[in-house]
Amino acid sequence: MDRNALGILRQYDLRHTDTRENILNGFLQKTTALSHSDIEVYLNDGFDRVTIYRTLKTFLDKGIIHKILDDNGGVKYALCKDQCASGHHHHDHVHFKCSECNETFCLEKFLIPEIILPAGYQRKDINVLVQGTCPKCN
Amino acid sequence: MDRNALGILRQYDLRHTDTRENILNGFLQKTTALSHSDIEVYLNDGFDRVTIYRTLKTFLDKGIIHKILDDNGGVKYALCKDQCASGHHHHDHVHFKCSECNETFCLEKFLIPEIILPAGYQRKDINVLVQGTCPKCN
DNA sequence: CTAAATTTGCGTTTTGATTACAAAAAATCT
DNA sequence: AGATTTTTTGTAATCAAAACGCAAATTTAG
Repeated sequence: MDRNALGILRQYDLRHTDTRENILNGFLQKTTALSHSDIEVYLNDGFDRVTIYRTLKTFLDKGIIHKILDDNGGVKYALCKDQCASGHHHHDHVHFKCSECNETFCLEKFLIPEIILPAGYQRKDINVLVQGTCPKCN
Repeated sequence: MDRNALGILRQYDLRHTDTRENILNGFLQKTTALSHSDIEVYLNDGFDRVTIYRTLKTFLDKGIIHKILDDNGGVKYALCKDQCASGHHHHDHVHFKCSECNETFCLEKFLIPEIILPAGYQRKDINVLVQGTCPKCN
């Protein structure tokens, strides 16, 4: 099962629009996480900023993409695997940001080990960002 | 050894100014991580935004405080323990953000377990944010 | 093709962050 | 203490990022 933009839109019950198709194609092509401005660049100013905001929000809400924290007070996004749906995210994998090339990767195969919390703390979601240098940069 | 603002400033070789003393006292009093705007509120508009930015940057550089990532594309700050110094940070503990009260806590006693990375990835820093509900909110 | 619902684009506004520069304050020295 | 040097601060201006309302355009369904 390879994934394509139209299939994803249909799967998640979203209307088929140019913006959505293009942004999804961006995520499908790039192997790294994308920030809002990465997407703007990718789309070559063909679409409005606001539309991109709204599209990302829609994708987030539906569980098509997930947030990846950034160290300089920003957020990046990457596609979720199929187990994700609205509200139910299962992407407990490690994220890696290279401090040389500033790219962020989803290390899908590398799961977050169990993290023990003090009594009374209810875990809902977890985000792990490792920073360092990626294979290309060292 | 209890810590006070003046002692910290002396320890880190920083001049003693009103802004720094007040901001440090804020960190010492609050048990939660503070954002830039939290600090603005705490200081009751007594100091300029720009000064706060600069003070936080100074503290970060010296290793007095450390960054805590936030899920909505922001950053919060909290005091480092004594092992930290310029460049050498040792705060591999878990951070917890409550989705009810939106407070972020340093769980100093709860260390991040070892995280395995694919070959070629060099780890330098790590940040773990667990989200859920804190003891007060459930 | 038409109508209803959703999505998009634009203008406006708000907020956050950075810079340059002059004024003020802190530490040092006599 | 007073003067000097260095650091820090406040102001104003600039710039970018994000949010909102509304009208126009597009998609889907009938």
